Amino acid sequence: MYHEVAESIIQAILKNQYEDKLPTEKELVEEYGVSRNTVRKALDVVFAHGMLRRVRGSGYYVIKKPLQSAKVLNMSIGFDENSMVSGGPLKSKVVQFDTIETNEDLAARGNLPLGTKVYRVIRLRYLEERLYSLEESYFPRDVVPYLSDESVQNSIFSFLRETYQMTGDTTENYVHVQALDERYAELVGKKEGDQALGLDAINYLANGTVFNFSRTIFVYDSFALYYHTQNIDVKK
Amino acid sequence: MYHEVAESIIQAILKNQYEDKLPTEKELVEEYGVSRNTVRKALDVVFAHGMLRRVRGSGYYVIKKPLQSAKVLNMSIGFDENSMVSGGPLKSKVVQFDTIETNEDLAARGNLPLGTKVYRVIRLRYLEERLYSLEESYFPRDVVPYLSDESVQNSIFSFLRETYQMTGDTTENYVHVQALDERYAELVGKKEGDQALGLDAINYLANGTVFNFSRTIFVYDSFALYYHTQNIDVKK
DNA sequence: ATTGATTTGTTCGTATGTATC
DNA sequence: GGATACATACGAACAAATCAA
Repeated sequence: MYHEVAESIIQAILKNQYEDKLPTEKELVEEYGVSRNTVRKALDVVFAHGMLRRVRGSGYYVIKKPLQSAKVLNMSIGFDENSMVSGGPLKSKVVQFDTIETNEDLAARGNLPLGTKVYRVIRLRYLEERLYSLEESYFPRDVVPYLSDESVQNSIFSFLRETYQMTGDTTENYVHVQALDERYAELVGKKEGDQALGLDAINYLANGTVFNFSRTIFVYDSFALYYHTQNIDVKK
Repeated sequence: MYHEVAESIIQAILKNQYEDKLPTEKELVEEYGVSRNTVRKALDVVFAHGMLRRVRGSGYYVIKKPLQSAKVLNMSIGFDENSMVSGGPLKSKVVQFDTIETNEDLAARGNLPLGTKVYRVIRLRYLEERLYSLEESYFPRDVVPYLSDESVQNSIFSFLRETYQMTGDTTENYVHVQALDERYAELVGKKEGDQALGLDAINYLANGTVFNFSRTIFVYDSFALYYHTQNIDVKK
């Protein structure tokens, strides 16, 4: 239930229904008809999305900054939600779609055994007709038995959710600077050896199995990944 | 109290006291003599550090991966804790230490008004005698009235904590690819125009004021920032 | 394959502490 | 100092997934 409350609060924030300050916990308790614990759990979620500042004795305040630009991708929210970038959904142009076995590099990147059979999907992704990223993603075939052509053209994650009730639980993300090889440079219209922001992600189901891993190369100039951390102060 | 429990569990994990699986919540309740809710809150913290996988009906499992390498910086833990990179504390060589007023660029990067007086500290940072990063950090003087020469040589955050009881609460992080200008290229021994991984961070106190912002340029080859996200599934 | 025990997930109520206003 | 608002902690109950007999 706290999920629904969290989603509702997030939507309210996105619609600018709160100027700057959220209602108090007490008011939210009344509005949603749940206990204070549940409201707080929901606010934890919103907070983790990097959308709130919480001040003891005062209240909750909206952080507006990182949401405005197509050039900033908020990584504090789930991978799935990021398929909706601000500015609309991404369109895909499939470059490659086949099945291969993991070599050493892919096995390491996917935290999988060597020689695992995986779907490979390479796509150029566009935001408002403009090239946004080059995405190379893999799905172990013993976990994902089938991917339709149609899903690969659109949202693979939606397909997995609707077909297999398969939803990601946790993601490990590695951000690095990626030098483009000849093939990728040509695909994104840059020179071989040029460097871009790269994001390697491993997606796990709730039971801990890998159902997807990917490498995304962002080609926008002055593009940034945003995330929000809380400094949990452990020391006395 | 859940902070102490969390810290204790984290230390136990780092010392490899659990093979792969943590004790059950019930056992932790007995071990620490606190309620189950408190144990769960502590486990939330450890989980947010990217150190755990949790499986309903089964238990908590240790994620070992991202911790081993000096080439991976775990951003899921607080900024402060990251001053202790695996491999030991960073040593600093101060390049510049003065007071300036924010220009347009700095004001934006620090989420501050134009013309704010700030301490500026530029340092080369070394891990085991090897250049690790170039860090450019700023402290608004109306928030941080004084920084000692000595603290700038060592840990500024420790100085602020001990002198002013000033501890960071939340951090906004922006990761991007940074082209090196002539000065910085020379400092880190690369060519002008070379690109590196850049991290812009804004640190807030609990009451929401900015006490620090910084830009860190990482110069290790194949260096990566790691972070861990939970895909909170909001849709039905 | 079913059942029952174990283990984590969610929700509620209540009480007390601490920072802000 | 008093009222307000968020932070922490305990106890209890039931749900849902897993695991083992």
